[in-house]
Amino acid sequence: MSDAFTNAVLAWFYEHGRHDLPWQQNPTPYRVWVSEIMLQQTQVATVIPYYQRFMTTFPTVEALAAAPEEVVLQHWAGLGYYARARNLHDAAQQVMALGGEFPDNLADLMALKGIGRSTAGAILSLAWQKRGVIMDGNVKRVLSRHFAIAGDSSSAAIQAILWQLADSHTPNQQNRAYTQAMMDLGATLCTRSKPLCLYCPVQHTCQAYRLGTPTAFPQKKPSKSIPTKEAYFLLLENEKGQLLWVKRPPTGIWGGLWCLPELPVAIDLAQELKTRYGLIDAHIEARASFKHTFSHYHLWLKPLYVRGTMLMVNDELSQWCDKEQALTLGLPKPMLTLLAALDDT
DNA sequence: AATGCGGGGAC
DNA sequence: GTCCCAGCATT
Repeated sequence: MSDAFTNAVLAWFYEHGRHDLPWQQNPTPYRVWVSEIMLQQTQVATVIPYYQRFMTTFPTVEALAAAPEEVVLQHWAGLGYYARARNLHDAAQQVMALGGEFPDNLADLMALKGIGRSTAGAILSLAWQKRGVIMDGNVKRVLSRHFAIAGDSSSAAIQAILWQLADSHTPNQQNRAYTQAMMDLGATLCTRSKPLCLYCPVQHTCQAYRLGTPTAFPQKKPSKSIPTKEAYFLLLENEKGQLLWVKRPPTGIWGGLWCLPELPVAIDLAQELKTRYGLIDAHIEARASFKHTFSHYHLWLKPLYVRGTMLMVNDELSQWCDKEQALTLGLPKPMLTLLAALDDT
């Protein structure tokens, strides 16, 4: 392999790449795998504390597979994209069913839940030190700039071109170094804004640099505006001062997490509280609404402080908790804001 | 091809 | 406010 681009990227990496990230120490397939899942759509600095806690509690794939999903989700609380945690837990059990040994080929890795083409390539490369090809946000940005790839980078056609470019420049030797190098290049020099082209090892062949518009790539199609929704969230208090918490269904927003009961706004509130909770003598106070933004919609959360006599019985999907207990459930961020609304007048 | 799925960092 | 982050699953 005498690829000038590849050689320049590799030479730069040994001098200027990142070599001290937590998952780079003792890079077993398990440790690399957990890191890759956490790092999907999540920045390195955000992941590190979660990764440390997670690996302390679940040091092996056996430990992860044997843990209750509940506990796994608690360790993920606040990180977002909770399907990643459920898939990770499922996949750990898949691996145990394979005898506890991780697959070392692309197809079998991709058969594990939550592992797609890029994550499989990363594990092959970083953990197994085999030839693996990745296509994350960093690689997409570096390649689309260096080769001035025009067109919506999320479209199938452009993705195919980028994968082809990635594959053709990925070396057989020093593959792990190259994989890490491309991510480091994208994260530290070829950044989304204000790229540091003067320090770039492939500036002299970069077509976007030559055009004078490096940040014009990758191109994306204009984003459409996202909708706004609203919902009630119940601070439903019993005579002991405890709040009712419900476990959300596995799919959808905050899947599998404990949250306050959510009610649509387009209902007869008193009637709904009576039929759902057997609530009589209801006393309802609206607290200040606040907005939370997801990747695909805005949500106005409307807290309702509700007291009264409740006749309903608990099931496994609901429980009463005092504030201390609630904080141990592993709550998504907006639930913490809702709790604070309890203290308002 | 389009959509669902969090939360936060950088600007 | 906008954009994007070591993407993947589902439809």
